Amino acid sequence: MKRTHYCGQIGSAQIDQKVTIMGWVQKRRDHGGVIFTDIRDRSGLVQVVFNPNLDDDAFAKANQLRSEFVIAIEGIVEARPDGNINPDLSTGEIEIKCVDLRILDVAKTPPIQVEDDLDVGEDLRLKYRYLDLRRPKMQKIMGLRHQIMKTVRDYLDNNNFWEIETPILTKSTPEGARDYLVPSRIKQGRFFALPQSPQIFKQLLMASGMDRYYQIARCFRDEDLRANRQPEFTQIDLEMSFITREDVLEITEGLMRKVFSLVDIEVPEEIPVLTYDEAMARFGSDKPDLRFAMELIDISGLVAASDFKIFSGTIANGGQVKGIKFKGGADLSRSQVDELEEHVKLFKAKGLAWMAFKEDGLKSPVAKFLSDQELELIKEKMKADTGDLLLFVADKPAIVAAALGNLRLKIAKDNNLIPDDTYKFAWIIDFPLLEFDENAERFVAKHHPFTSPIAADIDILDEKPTEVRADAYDFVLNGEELGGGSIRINNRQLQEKVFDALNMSKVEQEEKFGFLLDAFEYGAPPHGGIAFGFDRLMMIAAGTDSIRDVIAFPKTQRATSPLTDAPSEVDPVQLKELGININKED
RNA sequence: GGAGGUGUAGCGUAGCGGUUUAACGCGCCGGCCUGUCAAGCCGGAGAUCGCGAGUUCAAAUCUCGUCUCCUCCGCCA
Repeated sequence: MKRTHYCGQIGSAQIDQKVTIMGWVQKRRDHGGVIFTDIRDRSGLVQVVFNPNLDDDAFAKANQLRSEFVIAIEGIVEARPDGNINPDLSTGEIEIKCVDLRILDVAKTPPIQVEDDLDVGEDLRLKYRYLDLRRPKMQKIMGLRHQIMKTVRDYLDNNNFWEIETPILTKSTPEGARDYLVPSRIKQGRFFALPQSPQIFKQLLMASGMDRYYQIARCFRDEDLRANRQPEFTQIDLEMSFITREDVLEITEGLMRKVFSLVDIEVPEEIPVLTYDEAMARFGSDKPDLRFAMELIDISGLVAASDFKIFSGTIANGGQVKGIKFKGGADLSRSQVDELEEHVKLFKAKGLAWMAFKEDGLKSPVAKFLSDQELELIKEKMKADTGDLLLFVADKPAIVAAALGNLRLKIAKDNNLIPDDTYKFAWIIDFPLLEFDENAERFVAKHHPFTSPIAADIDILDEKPTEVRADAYDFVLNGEELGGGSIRINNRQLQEKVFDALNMSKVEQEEKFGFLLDAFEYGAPPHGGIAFGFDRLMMIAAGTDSIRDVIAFPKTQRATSPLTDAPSEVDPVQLKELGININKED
């Protein structure tokens, strides 16, 4: 028996034809004298009818059929009798009268039913992922994932990019995320690291004259998981020689246009470009969600001389006071406002000052500390009307941004202020090159240590390191960072200078990155690139809020696989070969 | 590392100190049924209430601990 059609492809065009389909039993409806079954494959469902008039054997066998049996059906396509057309099914105009049934494999009753809109715990879905993936919804996502991947490849191929693989077993480097390590058997006591990204290799490929490279690359970071973060994830990674930032942005926008057109999302001709400083000032985030306004307003100038010490004192100590306006939020209950205050405290804010402009006047626990004039100026600056609620945080700029930026998102989500089916793209540029890490007590690279400073800022690298801007750019959609990249350093002197600024010793520079520094001495072209979080792209394309929905075999929040039970203990012989002893804590 | 939520038949839930013999829906098993597609009707099986301590005459229900899964903070160049 050889399959002639996919289930979902059969329609009126095949009427009277003999077809052979293969797939899974979705459902059996036994009417005693006639049995209906829905057969499912990747393409959809089709109804098969078993009738003793047609074939006694097949009819008898059909009694044994159960959900998820794998079967082959040979039959004649017929139009359904009048009144029996099912408009909900793409194949609903026809049915297949079975003349031969073969059971290819039987199935136990599945622990989770294979159907969309089944509310089932995610741990079970992951344990029986092969059943979960049979659901049409999941099949659609995996098909879309393939389509997008193919689109990416086609687009980059058309733009002269070569797909080149880079090592999975590579070298642990400082900076960045925690590495996944792989012990070496040949060199005991030494370890490979799985790549956090192909960053250094793609730069070496530029030094190798490959001109344009891309890879749909698996990356590994041993950090805690989130709804949009997996320890093992996929990037669209690309790099170009002899280009400037504008070239990378242009190529990227073209790529995004192709990809999003697959899901009918329009990428505008002009994508807004915000500097990092502007994004932080207006939205309190370097990945602002531009689908709604509620921008942060700086009222520091209005309250610097105020008698309200929480405001004026903070400003005197180099801090600031900013606020957001929750339109129509004045009638929030006290406990609802308390909840908002709890939220900003998550981001280290000490408190949340508020002013509610109610019908019967201003209500605010801080009003009594402010003069009438100050209150009036604040109201004016914030453009507050009756019914509005103003919320203020006074603190260091970084805390104000984090607190209000996240409060803004929470209010918008909780109150449905974010329009559906709206896609707001943005480029964020001019990131700081360095930021001070309080724990490490040194500067760390905001992007990565191979990012080039903007040419004009190179001179101040020594005196004012925090003011140096990086020639880096992030691609943001709906408050999600989809991709980021930069123009890279391509000469040894500047690269060493940046390593120096990161407090990396010459010895360490040589040990960890000597091969890259060497490469820069043999003629490396100016180059730059970008990497996209493919899974996050998929989340948006598939309209899901969990990264696990777009990965065939994802891991749980504890970075384990319920399906395979990885990570698992290994045979002591394996450990011995690797020269590894396990210290079991108590 | 921290905060919050969660766990009761195969699945989703209800019950939240004692009239419960732990209920309901889906699924499963058997019977009837020749036009169903959320098939229908009749009957049935299936649960040491995550695990471990404790309080109590009595614990699915209260307390503590622990584990799982989820969300978030830290972390993620």
